[in-house]
Amino acid sequence: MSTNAELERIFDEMAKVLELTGANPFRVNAHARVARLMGDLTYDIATLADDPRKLTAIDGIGDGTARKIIEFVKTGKVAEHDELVEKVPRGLFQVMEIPGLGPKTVKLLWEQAGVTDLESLKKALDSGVVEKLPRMGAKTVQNIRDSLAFAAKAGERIRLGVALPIAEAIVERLRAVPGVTHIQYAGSLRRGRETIGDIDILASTTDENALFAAFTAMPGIEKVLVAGGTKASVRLERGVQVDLRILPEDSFGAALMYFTGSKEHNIVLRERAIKMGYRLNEYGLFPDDGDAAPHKRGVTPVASRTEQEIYRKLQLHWVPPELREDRGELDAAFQDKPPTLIELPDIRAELHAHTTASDGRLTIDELAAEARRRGFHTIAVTDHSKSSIQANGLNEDRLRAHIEAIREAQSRIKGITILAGAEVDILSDGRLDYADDILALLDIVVASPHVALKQEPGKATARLLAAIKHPLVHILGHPTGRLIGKRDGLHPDVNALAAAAAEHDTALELNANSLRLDLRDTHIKAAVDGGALIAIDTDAHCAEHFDELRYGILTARRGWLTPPRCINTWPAKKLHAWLKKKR
DNA sequence: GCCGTTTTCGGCCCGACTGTTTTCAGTCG
Ligand SMILES: Nc1nc2c(ncn2[C@H]2C[C@H](O)[C@@H](COP(=O)(O)OP(=O)(O)OP(=O)(O)O)O2)c(=O)[nH]1
Ligand SMILES: [Mg+2]
Ligand SMILES: [Mg+2]
Ligand SMILES: [Zn+2]
Repeated sequence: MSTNAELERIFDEMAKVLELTGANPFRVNAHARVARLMGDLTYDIATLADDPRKLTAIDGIGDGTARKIIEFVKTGKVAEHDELVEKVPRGLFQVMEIPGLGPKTVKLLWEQAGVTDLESLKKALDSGVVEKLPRMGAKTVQNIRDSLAFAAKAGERIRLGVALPIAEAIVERLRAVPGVTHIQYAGSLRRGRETIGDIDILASTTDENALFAAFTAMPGIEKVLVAGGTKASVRLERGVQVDLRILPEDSFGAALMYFTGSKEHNIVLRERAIKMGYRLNEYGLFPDDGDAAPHKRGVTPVASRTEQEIYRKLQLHWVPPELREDRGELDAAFQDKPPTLIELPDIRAELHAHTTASDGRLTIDELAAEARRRGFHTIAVTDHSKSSIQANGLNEDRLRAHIEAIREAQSRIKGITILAGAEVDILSDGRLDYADDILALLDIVVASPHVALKQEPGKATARLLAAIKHPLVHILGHPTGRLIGKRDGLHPDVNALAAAAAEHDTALELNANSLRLDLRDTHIKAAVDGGALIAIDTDAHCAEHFDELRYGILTARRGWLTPPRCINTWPAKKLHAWLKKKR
């Protein structure tokens, strides 16, 4: 495991133990924030450990954390972490995952009912000791029982590509309910995160009862979890939670801001509001009169209808939802000159696609027709190379014939440029799967790792750098090789890859397939900052795969990508000239 | 534990829902 990943785990565990032992919540949060930070880094934190000032320059890292990071880099452990984890049975971490059980209740169960893990919790519930505890009653016990059965699935996140179609179907269904004036999905889905914890839907309506009734009566609902005056939550049979929040139409902008989040972005905005003499909540931006819940006291908001108005009153530019992560979007980095982020219609070319020659389902003709139908000026045929045996990769003879077939197809098909290319394997030592004389025959070369995806970070970086520096390679395909929720993939130093890619004019791929999204959002940001070009490709193996482009665009926007830095947005002439430079 | 164009100490977002409570703690979004 990498230093960053180890430190992420260490600080996460410290946060959990502190929470369970009743520490100051802000101290708990500070640790959780460090853990999140470590997970987001695109370089090895150890490279900063020679000087504490380099560490404390990072927002959220103070003297104490800097000391712990340096200690870890030197000794491989953090003494305070070791002491803390001794204090609490590890099984309690799982108990904490149960919906409805927070630190206070778990502490109580542990200290007064001897609960140390899920097993002992079950026993304590059965024996009746839990019900005798303070603030515990029959209903609470039954709720814990229900949630316990669901404990394993509670923390799971679903892929964007799975969640988005479900959300769109629910929104369309509820839009038809009489009285509904506004309805849209919000939360991590609107922000385009690669995985989604639940589906959040915001609506305004003239008939709340009708909407709640329709919501809780949808087919496929396993359980209604919450049902109040302004919000309801259900769990679908497939384990996904859906939250519906209803707010007045007058408040829709404030409501959308609140429900889109992220939580961290919301908190920074609310702190800013306080400093400016306001109070921000989901009903609007109010003048601060020192009391809570201004919306209930008839206070008139200074802004509430649209997101734009609220950001403006806070003296901020409107922030695209994908950027609302407290990753600099409220700082000068964004606010001084808001970049125009890439959009779906900007994409004019698909530069990574497979045909029946390897493991695709479309012929060359069908692939070209599909790309043309989508309005692209260029499609690259990039079938697998010889080492990818399971994918029916092409040996040199088959590749030569394939190139001929592509040229022949181009002679018949008008309205789109068909490039003869390959997705060549990057072997574990960084060499490519075809010799240079073969690669030189191709209009475009995508080089991708497919095997040895558990290599240690140093080796992985060297391997990918070799491909980036190869004079015949145009694009580094799905650089980490991860499959979301299934395979971790490589952990290269992405900052180093970006620097080399910029120097050698090689594009880094953002593979848009929702299982991959590789490079991921934080990597794209690092690549953009490092001056590298990005290629957004669907890696299409069939016609439907072209539809995954939207997930690539969302991820690209989360990485602050602008059209000029994405080669798929370029006009044909510019793109083709760029490809020819390496021939 | 972190942080600072009014601060190096004293804040740190704000509201809805539930169950158990007779006035609100705990959890969640
Ligand atoms: N102000 C504030 N807003 C919050 C808080 N927690 C959640 N929200 C808002 C912002 C979130 O994006 C939105 C939906 O909450 P979720 O728990 O579903 O989070 P989100 O969708 O961002 O991520 P997820 O993928 O569901 O884990 O509600 C909070 O503690 N304070
Ligand atoms: Mg959510
Ligand atoms: Mg939610
Ligand atoms: Zn491919």
